[in-house]
Amino acid sequence: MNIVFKALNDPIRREILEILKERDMTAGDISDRFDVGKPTISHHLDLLRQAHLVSSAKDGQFVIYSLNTTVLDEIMKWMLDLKK
Amino acid sequence: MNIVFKALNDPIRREILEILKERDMTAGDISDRFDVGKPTISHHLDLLRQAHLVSSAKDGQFVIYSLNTTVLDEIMKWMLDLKK
DNA sequence: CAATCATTTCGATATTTGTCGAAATATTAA
DNA sequence: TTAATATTTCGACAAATATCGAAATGATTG
Repeated sequence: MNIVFKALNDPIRREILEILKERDMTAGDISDRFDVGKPTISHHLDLLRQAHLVSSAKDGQFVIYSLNTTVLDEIMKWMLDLKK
Repeated sequence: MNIVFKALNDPIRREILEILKERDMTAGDISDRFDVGKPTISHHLDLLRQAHLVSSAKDGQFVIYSLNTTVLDEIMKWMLDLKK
C-alpha cells in the first residue's frame, strides 16, 4: 500500500493516470503531454508500474502503457474503513 | 488534493489516522505509540492538519487531535472516476 | 513566583525524490 | 549495414522530507 500512496503522491503521475483513462498510449505520446523530459516521464512510468497502477507492453519499438485501477480498491477500502 | 496525497504518503501518518479512528487523543498520547521523538510526531500532526485530515483543539496544556475523514471523499471520488 | 509538564519551533543532518543531459539499448527503415 | 526513431539507464544535482536534540512557548502546580 505504501508504494501506491507513493506513486499517487505526484501531480504528473496522477495526470498520467487520467490520460491513460481515455486510451492506452505509448511512452512517447505520454511524454508529449508534459513539459518535462522523456527520462523523467520514463521514471514516473516506472514508479506507476511498480505500484501496479499501469501495465506496459512492448509493441515493436514502442512501449504501450495502460491504466490498471485494481490496486485502487485496496486504497479505497482502507479509506472507507477509516470512515466507519 | 496534492496536500492530502502528500499527507497520506507516510506510514506513521496513516497509522496516526487509524489510531485517531478509535478515539481523540492528545499529542503526547499519540507520540507514545511511536518510536520517534515528539518533535517528529508534532511535525506529522502538522502535515495532517494542513491536509485537514485531523483537527486540533487546545484543552489547557494539552492539544487534542481528532480524525476528519471528509477530505477523503474527494480522493475517493477521484479514484472512482478513474475506474469509470 | 518558581518548577514542572505538554507541545511546538528551531537548526542541523541524512535520505529520498524529481529533474536533466548524455549515453546505452532496441527496433525499424533506407 | 548504416541511419533514424523510441525508450530506458546512468550519473549528477537541487529541492523536499523525516528525523533528531535543544530551546522556546504556554499552562498548571507547589
